[in-house]
Amino acid sequence: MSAARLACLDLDTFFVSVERLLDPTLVGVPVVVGGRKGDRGVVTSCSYEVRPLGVRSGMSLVEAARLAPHAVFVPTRHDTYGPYSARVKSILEAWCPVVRTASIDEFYLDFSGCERLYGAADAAGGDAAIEGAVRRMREAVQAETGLPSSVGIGASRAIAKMASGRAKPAGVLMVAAGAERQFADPLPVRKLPGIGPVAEQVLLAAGLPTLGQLHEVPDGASRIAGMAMHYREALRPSGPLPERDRPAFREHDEVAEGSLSNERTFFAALSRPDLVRDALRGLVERVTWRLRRRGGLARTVTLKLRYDDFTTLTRGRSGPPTNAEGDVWELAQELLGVAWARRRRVRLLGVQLSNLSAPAAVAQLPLFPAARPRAGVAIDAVRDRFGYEAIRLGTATTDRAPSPRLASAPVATRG
DNA sequence: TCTGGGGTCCTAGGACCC
DNA sequence: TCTGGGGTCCTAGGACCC
Repeated sequence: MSAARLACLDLDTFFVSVERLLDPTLVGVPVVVGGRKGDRGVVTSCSYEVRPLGVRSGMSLVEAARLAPHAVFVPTRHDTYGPYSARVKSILEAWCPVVRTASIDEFYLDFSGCERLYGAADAAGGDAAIEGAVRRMREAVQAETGLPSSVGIGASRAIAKMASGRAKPAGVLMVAAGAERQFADPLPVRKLPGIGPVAEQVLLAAGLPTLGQLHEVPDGASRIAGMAMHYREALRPSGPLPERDRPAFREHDEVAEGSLSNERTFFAALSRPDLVRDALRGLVERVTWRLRRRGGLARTVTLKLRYDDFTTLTRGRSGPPTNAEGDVWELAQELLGVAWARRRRVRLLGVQLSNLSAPAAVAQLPLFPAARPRAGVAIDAVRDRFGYEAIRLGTATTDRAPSPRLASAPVATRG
């Protein structure tokens, strides 16, 4: 029998917690992170004070302001939170030999083999030893960073994840090996990782609102049978955690896998071709800079286009591996020509780079920085030190909510 | 007074090759 | 002048997660 040795640590209302560290006047008051009142956008994090009112992450700011008019609304500062997350990870690594970043506010830990380290005289005492260690670890994170978190412990990743949700706020919950069904069967199907809004609707329509009811679904090839199998799999002990982290903090790594993308929703949908081109140019500039920073090459460029009516399409093309802005720009322009039905107003533009590889693997091909203009090298260097926004190029116009101070400057400015 | 931005993974059809 | 089967790559779309 496999014991409950996987833990999932989830930082409680992470963005709100960091904003409160930076601005203590936010402590104890209802907070919504995502933007100012009236901005186009969604809630990325909200404090516990506004949850009873129905505010949830993902909902539009307009809706959130209607539900919680008294809350303080603050913009999301994406560049701000990463270092706090990295600090948490380094603390966790002092407690557990295997720590994986799942997202900016979520980590998986494997305590297998740590029972004696944490004082268990024999295997039977292992559960209590691990649970005690996890409680002390959670408190250490809070004491050293000021960030509250919750931890679930189980034999599978899915159980640990669901348990961390049940442990909130600032708690620890262990689901002992063998007690998985007792814990999970009564939960709504939506609580199972992998069941999203679409699958939930399918299950509700079939009269299956809770996970336990999935045990009654006969095997087969149907969609619902697939979900039932997914649940049974989630109840079984997980193997070792995957080797690699999720991309949350891969910015400086030599690792080149997965994909990179940047996209922008415009405050007012664009119809003028020159503005669409300028916006695309800005996205190409940003995403290729990130790629070079990561030290990778991309073979595939995909353009994403969303029209005013929210219909969305993607058009991609593959070529030789590159990280040069000019190459990607050429492809992106071609794709725009293919994809964009002129006269339709563009709500969102995105550029994704995928089929990534490390430069070493294609050493015979043109590499940066030799293949790039010297000015580009200098710009990269400044941005590497001070951040992307440290330099604004003339063509990469911004289109934020009207705000005089955000007007794009043709000259370099410190962000 | 709708619906952000960054990702991962899966599926399905067609091209192409043997 | 009718028509196999398997494998892999490319592309487009969609579900899902935070």
